[in-house]
Amino acid sequence: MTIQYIFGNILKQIRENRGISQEKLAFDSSLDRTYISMLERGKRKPTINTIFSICNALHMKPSELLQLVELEFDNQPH
Amino acid sequence: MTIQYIFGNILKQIRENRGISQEKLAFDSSLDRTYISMLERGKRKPTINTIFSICNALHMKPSELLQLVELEFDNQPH
DNA sequence: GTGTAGACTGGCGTCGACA
DNA sequence: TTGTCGACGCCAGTCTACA
Repeated sequence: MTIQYIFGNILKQIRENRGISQEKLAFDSSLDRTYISMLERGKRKPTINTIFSICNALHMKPSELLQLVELEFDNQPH
Repeated sequence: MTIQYIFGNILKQIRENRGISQEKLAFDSSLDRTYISMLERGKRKPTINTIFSICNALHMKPSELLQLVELEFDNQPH
């Protein structure tokens, strides 16, 4: 269970809760749709700038998003 | 005033408050010393994994670090 | 202890296309 | 609407070395 996998799951969850498409999220965050797809499937590790862009598009704070990630990450068996 | 520049300043601040060297931080976070140097000077944008590694070495939560960054970022004139 | 330089590998992030 | 593929440019991150 890697960090980017957890990040992707949470991102997908939040996006679907917002009821918006990958396409719209990509447009609002000035990123590529295929890249959003890869992120949600844990295939890519976003940089801090990418995290800020996505959070800006989702109207949430980067710290809030990372808190969700770290909560699930610390909850992993290891 | 870019995100990575603010991130670097805060990282340097925290590290110096801890009283540890770039060398020790690099070792504890399994990163290269020259890369820590570049990060602190805003020359590089860390990935989410790198952020987690550094925060782990600093005994702080990634969300806490990002909160400091976003507070200063939102405080910028634009 | 830190900044910087150069060279390098791998991966971030883009783009067009098709199922 | 999303996943994936291939190709691509550029930068994340490493390493050696020197001031």
